[in-house]
Amino acid sequence: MTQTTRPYHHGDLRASLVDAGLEATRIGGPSSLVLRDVTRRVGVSANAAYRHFDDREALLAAVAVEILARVAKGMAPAEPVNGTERTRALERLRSVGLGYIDFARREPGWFSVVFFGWRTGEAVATPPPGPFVALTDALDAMVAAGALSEARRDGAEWLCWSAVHGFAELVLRGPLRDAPCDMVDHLAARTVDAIIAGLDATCDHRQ
Amino acid sequence: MTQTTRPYHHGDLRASLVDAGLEATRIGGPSSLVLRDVTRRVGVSANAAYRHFDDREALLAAVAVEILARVAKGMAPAEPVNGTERTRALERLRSVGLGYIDFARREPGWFSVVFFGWRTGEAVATPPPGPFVALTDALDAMVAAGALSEARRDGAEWLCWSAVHGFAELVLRGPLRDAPCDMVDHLAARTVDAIIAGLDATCDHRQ
DNA sequence: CTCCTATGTGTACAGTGTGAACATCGGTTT
DNA sequence: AAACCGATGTTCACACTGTACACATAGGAG
Repeated sequence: MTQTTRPYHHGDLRASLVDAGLEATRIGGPSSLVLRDVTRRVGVSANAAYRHFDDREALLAAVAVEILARVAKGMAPAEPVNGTERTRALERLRSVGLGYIDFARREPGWFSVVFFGWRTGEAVATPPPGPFVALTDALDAMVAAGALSEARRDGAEWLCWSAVHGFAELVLRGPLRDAPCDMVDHLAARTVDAIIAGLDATCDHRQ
Repeated sequence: MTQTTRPYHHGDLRASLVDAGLEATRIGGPSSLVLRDVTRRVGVSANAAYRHFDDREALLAAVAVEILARVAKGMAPAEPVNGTERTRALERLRSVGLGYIDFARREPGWFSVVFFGWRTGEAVATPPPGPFVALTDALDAMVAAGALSEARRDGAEWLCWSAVHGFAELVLRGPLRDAPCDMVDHLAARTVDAIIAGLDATCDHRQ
């Protein structure tokens, strides 16, 4: 339902560009977002994108936002209600971490876009809202369930995030790139379990 | 600190190119290695590099190798001998992890080059030898000291590596990019402590 | 001295992001 | 109704990039 003597003004170009950007980056990641290609897919001239985005980077950022929205939408449910509150909180935190790794493995291109797609410049260093709030909520639930002390709660997001993100990076671009799938599954579970268990580590070092 | 400006006409170009590549990538990372610029610095024509490297990627890989050599050279000593064998092994593992993070923060460009400088996919998935053997050795020492069980030793490299690498990535390109330095210091220590403590986590999950 | 091979040069081409001037349209103002 | 104007899309242009190709040069082997 597109070309009947293409009208000079495309309907809603901005959204179409973001869509094309999603398609383009799905496999190749951020570097696969090339302006001339995206505009060509949409059927518009190369510079048309500049009416809606300052930069190639700006388009990339918009694509990242869209990806985050989809991720957040697709990771709501599947929380089993059996078990004590403590084990439920623990399982919830576990599934957040595994979900992060799963997403990275299932959509490597989009994962990369989300992580360093957002602009380094003036833009806030706000972390991706979707997964991040899921993590903080899960950690709060841990505290509420008595599975994590208040003292150890502070900053725990970063420890968890470091572990799962690093694992994802090792699998996507690092030395675990060609590791067999079951091995990766197993290591992912161990990584998540290890960092969760380590949250309670005594940390007196502090020089 | 090798040469300044010597007869380029017939020096060994390969080494000079790698040197220039080191200089170029030190700040900007892999994307700052641009062939025409590197060759210009050395004082040869743009295509001269193709007599020594197949690709831009090949030169980048050579630069990565050189960086690794330097890193490995600069991280030998500083192992205190006091304390029980167990605490010594623990402290050693700790310092390997903190060293990794320190290197990432001190030389962000080189860090990036090393990690995904070895791009090709056909190339061996051999992990960077320098830091990697330091890690495996430290873990072996943990087992020898009785601070880590044999069962948990297997694959422990990946858990440790995930945590420190992920943390480095969060600090370099992620949401911790603009975090104050002391906060990063503190979180780094906690991350390393947490993953080490978590190595002993019971991991019965395995679906 | 001649010739061969390794190394460096020049030219050229397809692509890239992006700036500036021009074209076209829908809605607002007369 | 016609005239206008700002938002949107096009065209042309430029400075870059990596890299393929044909040529030049030099240093050693015969």
